[in-house]
Order: sequence, then structure tokens, then C-alpha cells
Amino acid sequence: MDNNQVTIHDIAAILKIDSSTVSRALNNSPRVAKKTKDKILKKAAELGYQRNHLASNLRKSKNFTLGVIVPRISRHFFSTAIAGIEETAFKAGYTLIICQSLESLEREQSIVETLLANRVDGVLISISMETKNYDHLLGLKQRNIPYVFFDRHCNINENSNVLIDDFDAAFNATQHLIDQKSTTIAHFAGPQNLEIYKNRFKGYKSALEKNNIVFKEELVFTSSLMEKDGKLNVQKMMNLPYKIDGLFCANDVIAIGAIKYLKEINIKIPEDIAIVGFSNESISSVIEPALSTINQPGLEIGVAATELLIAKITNEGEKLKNETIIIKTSLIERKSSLRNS
Amino acid sequence: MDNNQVTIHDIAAILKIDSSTVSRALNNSPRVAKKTKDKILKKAAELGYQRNHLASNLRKSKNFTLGVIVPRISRHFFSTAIAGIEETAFKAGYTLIICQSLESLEREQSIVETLLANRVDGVLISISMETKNYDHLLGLKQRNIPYVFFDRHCNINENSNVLIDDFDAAFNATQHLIDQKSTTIAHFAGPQNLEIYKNRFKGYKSALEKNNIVFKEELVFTSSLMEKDGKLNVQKMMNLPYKIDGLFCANDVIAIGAIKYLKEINIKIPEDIAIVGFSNESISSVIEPALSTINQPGLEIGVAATELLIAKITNEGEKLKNETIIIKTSLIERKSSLRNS
DNA sequence: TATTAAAATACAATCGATTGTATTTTAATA
DNA sequence: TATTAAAATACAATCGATTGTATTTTAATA
Repeated sequence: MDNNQVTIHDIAAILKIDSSTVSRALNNSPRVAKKTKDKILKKAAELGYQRNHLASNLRKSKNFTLGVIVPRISRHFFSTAIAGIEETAFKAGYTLIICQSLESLEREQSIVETLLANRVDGVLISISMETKNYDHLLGLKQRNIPYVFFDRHCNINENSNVLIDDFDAAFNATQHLIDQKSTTIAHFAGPQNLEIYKNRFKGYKSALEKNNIVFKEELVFTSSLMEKDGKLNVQKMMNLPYKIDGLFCANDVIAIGAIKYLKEINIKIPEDIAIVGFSNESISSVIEPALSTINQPGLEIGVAATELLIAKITNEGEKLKNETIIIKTSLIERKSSLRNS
Repeated sequence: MDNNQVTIHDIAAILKIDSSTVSRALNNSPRVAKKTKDKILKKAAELGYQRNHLASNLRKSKNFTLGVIVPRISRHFFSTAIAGIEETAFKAGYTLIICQSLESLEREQSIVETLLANRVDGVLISISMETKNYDHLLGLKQRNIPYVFFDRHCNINENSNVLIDDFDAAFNATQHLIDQKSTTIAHFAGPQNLEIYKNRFKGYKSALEKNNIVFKEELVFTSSLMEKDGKLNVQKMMNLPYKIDGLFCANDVIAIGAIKYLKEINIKIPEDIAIVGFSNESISSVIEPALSTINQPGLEIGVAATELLIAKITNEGEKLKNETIIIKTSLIERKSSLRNS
């Protein structure tokens, strides 16, 4: 393999010139005369020269590798984010090590260890639902490895993040339910150790307040948002002495679980209860009635997070400004919540 | 970065021993005495030594990078396959460059160029729907870069593949429709330049024959299997002078499109027409009625393909045996095709 | 104990590119 | 034309690990 690859030494020998000059010419250094540069570039193109990144990176002691930690690759949101990450990283000359935490803190911790052992130049991470302990992330900071949270972030020190405005999106979703004449609105919340679910909860609460609807603790059901939790929560909800006519779910998966069970027990959606989910998974447009939800642009988030991380890696010498980028979301109104039309 | 990393030279200096001996010890070479080896390994562990792969790979002129080409990362089947690929590759010390062809031949060709420029040690590929020209793949062969097809393969020379038995799966799907008392069965076929869709078509045809049902060319509708094609095909199908009561689709996406439109025009599934799809996308269990389909184990396929590719890379010296591994599928029976129960 | 083979270790070159320093060439000025 | 500064290029070390060959040490045999 790689046996007959052209090196800078081949070019140097042919042109009777030193390899250091060839290297500088290929890197467009001002120390090489225009005439020589042209000659070298022409010959390089002619021979089909391609830089050996291993050698280059070794010399620069950079790995040009980024670690990516997501809860699960096959979730639609994360797979689109990864598409954006891959594209952006690749353009900048980085390859990825992609790992799944599978929502386990223990796995997440050992992944961080592995990434460190592989000397990644930076890490993109969306934390697991179990992550309440941040020592492994602080370890990254200690080792001076830049990292950027995307979507599922956490509040340790100052960090760089690429997020959506969960509060705002949740507020809009809840407001939409109110606009559709829901008066008693439940919320299926996610683990409150995660900022995103905390903020979605706050947005829900805030929308109620703004519309002078009394917030009731009993209408909030916290779980890890699996499909089965949808059924369980609905069962609990039905035992309450309220006629609940609106439901805001912290993700689409639990919303789907809820819809399936509500249909089983013959409760009409959206007539009896209007529902909005979160994330716009591909299943959401297929379920009947189609699920209203918040569109979360995965590709864009992946691209922005990667750009931010690479900027942090590149400007390491300078002060690392911690930045939080907010990506716009939008409410997609579908049948599960539309009563007026 | 990487400034205070321990090298074999540090270990050598501390132990007053040559670095070549340290290297050999760490690689468990028989040329180093057991006693010395133990001493070195102990010190290495103590100092937290981690091999610099850049240096190691440079010396071995291996990149330990695999290229992965899929039509689209966010398709459920491919994202699970990638999870399996990543896991297996990582264990063997390889990182990935993942690229999406987005079903475009042109993009696929340029991706192959890019992968070559990045000197990948091997390529895993699932070809695009447009791929009718194989020059870019032959280019890999010429350059002596091993590659393995998974799922969407093609018949050029002798290749290594990890596939499912599309013929068999399609046969079973069609047989199931017949068992459910379908007598006039249509097929929504995929692009016939792809072997998988050719074989699914053949399996369908063969099941008809075996049950003495006359095959009718008019009942086969070929498209690129998008959701919109489902509606278009159903419209064409309805114009035929047959009462079609069974439908086998070459993927789930077009089946979903068909179901949505059939419901719109008030045709009952499975009573009027029983339907089976292919791939078990996550949307399939959500649609109503839930779609019967062929389960295609993405993770397992990804793992097997990667193992096969790494074996090819590693045994490069020996004769490269071309191997085709067939992964088992199963028919998942759901409401869209179950009439008897 | 002397000789020889085998085992263990050291030496030195190498993978390909980069970069600080030294030297040579060119251009500018007296 | 001689001198000097600036521009261009060459020299040499380096990133960290690997590996063929040479040398030293140990063990086996006469």
C-alpha cells in the first residue's frame, strides 16, 4: 500500500531543489520566490502529489481527529447532526471518532477515556440522560482538550455550546396549544438534570403563566421519554381529577407512545386532547394524526458546533472565548394539535 | 497540545535501555527477554504511556482509516449499519471517513477520489441508485485498495460482499401475501441496475410461479422508491383492469407513501389490499396500519462488512479471497398484511 | 576453562513533512 | 564597481515509532 506515492523529496530531486523549499512552496510560504513556487506546484500537480497527512500531523503534533459523543447514532436528529459534523470536519481536514453513550453515564465516561487515549484534538458532545456527574468532562478541560456541547449541554463553568432555544420553543408549543383552545395542559418532561429538558419545562410553565393559567405540579410527568413512558404517563394522567385537553411532550418518541395508547382507549386527538411533541423525528409525520412538533435542524447544529470547535482548536494560543450559538427552531403544526381548521 | 505526552524514549531513558527494545517490548516481540519486558510494561503503565499512532502508522505506512460511502446517513438502516461499522473499526484501531452519496453517481465518484486522496486503507460501500457505471470502483481495484460492498452491491468481477438474501426475503414476503389470500399481487420495484432490487423482483416472481399465479408485467412498477412514488404508483395501479389485493414494495418508504394515499382514497388495508414493505424502518411500526416488512439487521451487517474488510487489508500479502457473507433476515408480520387473525 | 551458538540488546536508518538557522543569491545603495 | 541589506534557498534537526543489522551477553557444549 502507498508504495508508489510521490513525496516532496521526489519533487525536490527532479527539480534539483531542497525538499524544505518544496514543503514551503506547497504551504504557500512567502519565503519562496513566485517563480520557484510555480515550478514546484506545476510539477506536484503533474506527478499527482498528495501530502502525507500522517507525516505532516506527526511533525505538527496534531492529530486532526475529533471525538463525537452522541446518545445514539440511529436517532434521526443525531444522524443528521452527524452528517453536518462529518461534512464540516472533513472540509477542514479532520476525521471523526464517533461514539454512542446509549444514554449511559458509565459508557460516556469510558468513551471520554478512549478519546483521550486517541489524542483527539477536540470533542463534540451531546450528553446522556444519566449524566449528572461531570468529572469526565472536567477531565477534558484539565487536559486542555477543547470541547463543544451541542443540543444536550450542561452548566459546568463556562462552555461553548450550539443549542436551540428550548425555553422559547417550548413556550411556543404551549402557546400554540392554548391558541387551539386547550385550557388544562399536561407536560411529559424529560430528566431534569439535563438543561434542555429543564428549559422545555420552564417554557411550558411560562406560557401558562402568561395566559393566566394556573400551573399544577400534578400535570407534569417526568420520565426518560421512551415510547413506553408515553403509555404509563397517560395512565397516570387519566387518574387525575382533571379533564386534560392539551399535552406538550419533551420529545416526539414519548408523544408517539402517548398517541398510540390514547387511540387504544378511544380518546380523540386533537378533539379531546391536542398534542405537540419536540424534535421532528421522521416518525412524527407518519403517525396518525400527524404529530405537531418543534423542528430542530440537526444538520445546521452539527455544522455550527463543528465550526465552533475547530475555531477553538485553531486559536488555542489566544484566549478561548466561550461562545453559545443558538439555532432557530420552528413549530410545525400538524393534525395532532389543529382544532380550528 | 500533546506537549507532555510520554514517548518510548522517556521510558528508555529512565530504564537506561534502548528505545528499540522498549518498542519491541510494547509490541510483545519475542526478541525481548521476559524480565525486561515486564520492567518496561510496568514503567509504561506507571507513566501512562500511550502509543502515538501517527508515528507508528507513518513508519508502517498505513493510515488506519477506512472510507464509508452510504446513500444517506440519516436513513435508519444506514445509521445502524454505521454504528456497527464504527464500533468494529474502532476496536481494530481504525477511524472512519463517512460520506453520503445522496443517491448521486457524480457525488459517489468524487467521494471515491477524495477517499483515495486521503489514502484510506479500505472502503465500505453501499452504492447509489444512480450507479450504473463502475469505473470509479474499478479505480479502487486498480489502486489495490480493498473494498467491501454491503447491502447495495454490484456485479463487477469478483468482489467481497455482506448482503442479505434479497431473493429469499422477497420470496417470503410474497408467499406471506399469498398465504393471506392475496391472488393478484403488484410489486413496487426499485431501480433494476441495483442487484438488490433485481433480486427482490426475482423473489417476488418466483413466489408467484411456485403458487401457480401468472406473472403479469403490468403489475410491476419501477421507481426510485421515494414516498411520492407510492402515490404515483397507486394511481397507475388503479387504472389497470385488475382487482389488485396484494402489494409487495421493495422498500418501506414507498410502502408508506402507498398506504397514505390508499387511505386517502378509502381503500382498506389489509382487507382490500395487503401490503408488505422492506427494511423495517422505524416509521413502519408507527404507520397505521403498521407495516409488515423484512427486518434487515443493520448493525450486524455493518459489523460483518467491517470485519471482512479489515481481514482483506490485513492479509493483503496473501491471495485476497473474495467472500460473500449473507446475513439472515426475517419477516415481521404486522397489521398491513394480516387478514386471518 | 575455552569455544561456539543462541539469546538479548544496542545502533542507526527510516517513514514524509516541517521549521529554525545558516548560507547563498539577488537587488539596492553609496 | 564595492558594500550592504534583503530575499531566496539549503542544511540539518525533529516529530515518535519501527525494524534490519551489528554487537554484547548468556547459556550450552566440548
